[in-house]
Amino acid sequence: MQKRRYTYALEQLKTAGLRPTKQRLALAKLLFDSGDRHVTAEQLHIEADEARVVVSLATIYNTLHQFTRSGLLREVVVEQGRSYFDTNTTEHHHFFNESTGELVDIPSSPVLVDNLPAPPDGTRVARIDVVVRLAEA
Amino acid sequence: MQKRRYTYALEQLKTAGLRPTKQRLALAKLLFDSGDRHVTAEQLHIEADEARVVVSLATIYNTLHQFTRSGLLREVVVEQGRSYFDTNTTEHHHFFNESTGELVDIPSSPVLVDNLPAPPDGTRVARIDVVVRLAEA
DNA sequence: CCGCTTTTTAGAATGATTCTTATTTTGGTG
DNA sequence: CACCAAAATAAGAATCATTCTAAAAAGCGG
Repeated sequence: MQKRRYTYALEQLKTAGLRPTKQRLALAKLLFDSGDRHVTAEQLHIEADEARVVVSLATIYNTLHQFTRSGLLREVVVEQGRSYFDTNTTEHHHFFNESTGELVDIPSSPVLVDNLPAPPDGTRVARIDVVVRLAEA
Repeated sequence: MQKRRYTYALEQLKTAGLRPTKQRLALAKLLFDSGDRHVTAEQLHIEADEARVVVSLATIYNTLHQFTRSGLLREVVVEQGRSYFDTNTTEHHHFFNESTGELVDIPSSPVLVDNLPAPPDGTRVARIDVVVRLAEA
């Protein structure tokens, strides 16, 4: 099943006009072969190292942004300073634990956001982000 | 009316144990004397300059954080890189125009967020942030 | 006005991210 | 396979917002 996502990523790369290079494949594997994940560039860089994959930080950033543009990833900003990249690109929201920095998906289905006013003229709603910030009980 | 908010800020400063110094008063005036606002540190620094108030950037940051801790401001993170500080500390949500970087309040009343799953054990909900991201129509 | 604590400040330091430029890969083509 | 042009990668410099440091200035009770 994981295999399927990885294969899908490869297809996406192709349709996005991105060559399936060594580092893009390695990063796609790390990102998509183990369920839904939320990683920072720095974290992914470390993981790549551990997996004996040689990739520069610059390439990590390039790749994360290319994947995001191609719809393979979603960028989530919840903290000043760093970005998380979410492998779950379906509509859903997040729990963010402010003490640990942990970010967890909330499946969209149960959550209901309603009665939003219409977007200002000249604009359309691109996305709705709901972040439930958690503190120690 | 605006006056009231400013006076309120002064009181808050006192109860927060913050001395009403020249720069804190000047910044409070800029922040609270003209309705609901969303400013970045850099913007506020420029405004202070224009108002002939001498304040260092370091003090702007210190003050914004102190005000936030005292509940006079609310920090909003919608973009990687910079933070906005919102003078509206009541429960409400935001429109964020991704092309212009403009952040606008959505009064909370009409918006309904419902059916959220319970927060994980050991945590409690500190706040719910809803950001409606806008793109060109 | 004294002395002590809190603030402010200038500038250095940090940390994540982006940019620049040279080098390496990739994917055709002959 | 050899060669080329285009695309990708990498190393390090550069940037930008923010934070830190240490030293000078301001506020405040007595």
